[in-house]
Amino acid sequence: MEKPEKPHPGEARHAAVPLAECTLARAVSVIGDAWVLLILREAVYGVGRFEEMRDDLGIPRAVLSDRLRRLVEAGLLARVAYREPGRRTHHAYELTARGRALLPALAALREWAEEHLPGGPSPLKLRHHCGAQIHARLVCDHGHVVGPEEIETVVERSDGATG
Amino acid sequence: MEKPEKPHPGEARHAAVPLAECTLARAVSVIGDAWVLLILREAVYGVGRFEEMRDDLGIPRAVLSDRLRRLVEAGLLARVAYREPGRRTHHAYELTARGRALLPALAALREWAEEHLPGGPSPLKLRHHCGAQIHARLVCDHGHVVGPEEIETVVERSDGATG
DNA sequence: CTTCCAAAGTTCATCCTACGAACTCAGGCT
DNA sequence: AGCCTGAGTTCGTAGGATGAACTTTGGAAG
Repeated sequence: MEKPEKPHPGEARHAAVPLAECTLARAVSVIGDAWVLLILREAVYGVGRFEEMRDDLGIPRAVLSDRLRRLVEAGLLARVAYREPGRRTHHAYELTARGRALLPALAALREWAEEHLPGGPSPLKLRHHCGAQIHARLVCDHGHVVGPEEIETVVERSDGATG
Repeated sequence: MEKPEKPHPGEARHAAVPLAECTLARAVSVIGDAWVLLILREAVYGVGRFEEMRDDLGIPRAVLSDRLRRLVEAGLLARVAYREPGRRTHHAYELTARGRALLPALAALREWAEEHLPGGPSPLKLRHHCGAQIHARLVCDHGHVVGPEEIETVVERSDGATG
């Protein structure tokens, strides 16, 4: 393995991790759906009511119902009952800790779109409690922010070699 | 703004940003598809050839063909010709800078699945050139790593109020 | 030069899911 | 009791996914 740097285009840099062992594939099985991501967007906004999500997204009722059920089953959303005085009991879908833990991924997607897709910036910002703006970044164990070009993927094989 | 902290469940924290202006929605229009994310996984691995992707993912040819075309049109992948000695010309799909810029989002999804979904850790790691491991994190403008709980979403309205 | 082969698609019939409209159901108000 | 509204379910239809079979292309082998 003298020069693994520039393999032929199309030549894999290392053996593929089978889908069953791939964490990204597991994530995709939950969030690999356009509506799911948009529903999570609503939940991040604090929009938790069925009809309100429907109004915002224009999603068919049956699909929204199905996705909400899946997201509750997967533990990303919780269906909570509440009641405003003088109104009937309602249910709302709220992010659980597991769902909220997706914020870094959603933030990274937002930033990617803002920088790399046509269209203006979003009026929505993520803000820390201290007032500072938040960004999704890759950081190395030494605490440095690194760019996507400075990174390589390695498979840690059981025999200790690094592929 | 005395106590915006705990609105009723289901009461939106601020007006929804219309989908047309939402950067996440724009991202979703490109990557809001399970196969697309898995294809990008392959590309990150360096797997760029049609049949190899097909073998890894078990994706139908027609779908793979369609998604690759879209990803090339969207500028995330480039179709490059190459040739190994003694073999015919081939084409491979390689990440462009725009595609590679999705690494933070993909890394964040991986880490989320690793921490919050059942199943073991992935053998795949992201490594900096210096050898240190890479993580996707939210950082504030002051350089601190912050958790998802410490964050709120704000809409910067044109009149300067912060919703 | 002809034949053979493999990679990378395309085409096709079938199936599943998304879609939008209409319908249902329940709780609380009047 | 009757009505209203939010939150679904049901339904027929249309569009996209699927897997198998077919086509194309460029080079290698004979």
